[in-house]
Amino acid sequence: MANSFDRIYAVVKKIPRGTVASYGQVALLAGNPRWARVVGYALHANPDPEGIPCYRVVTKDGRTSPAFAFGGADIQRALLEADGIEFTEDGRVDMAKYGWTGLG
DNA sequence: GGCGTGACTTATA
DNA sequence: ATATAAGCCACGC
Repeated sequence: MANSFDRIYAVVKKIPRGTVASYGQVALLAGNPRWARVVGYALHANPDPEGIPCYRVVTKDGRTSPAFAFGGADIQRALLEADGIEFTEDGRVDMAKYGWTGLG
């Protein structure tokens, strides 16, 4: 049972390649702008890492959390770069350029 | 159902 | 810009 989780998973799975979405964005698209924490929890559970690219989900700063190392902080960057996403010297993603608006 | 915690976000100091 | 505080929802005990 995971009404909220299923929503979140569905949204995260819908994130197109080459784009990233913030927790708040996913939460909002999921139907609730307050699910930011739940989104993190849902990704933490990550029951389908092959269908749920948690690495495409970052904070509103386009940054990742210090504990986000689901396999290595560098892993996330590598995966995003593999999608064609560029990183700033701050190690952040250009949300204005790669920030997924959910429009497709 | 209550308590504590969390891969978040916003507001205040 | 860093540090606190509050809010939201879900999970585990």
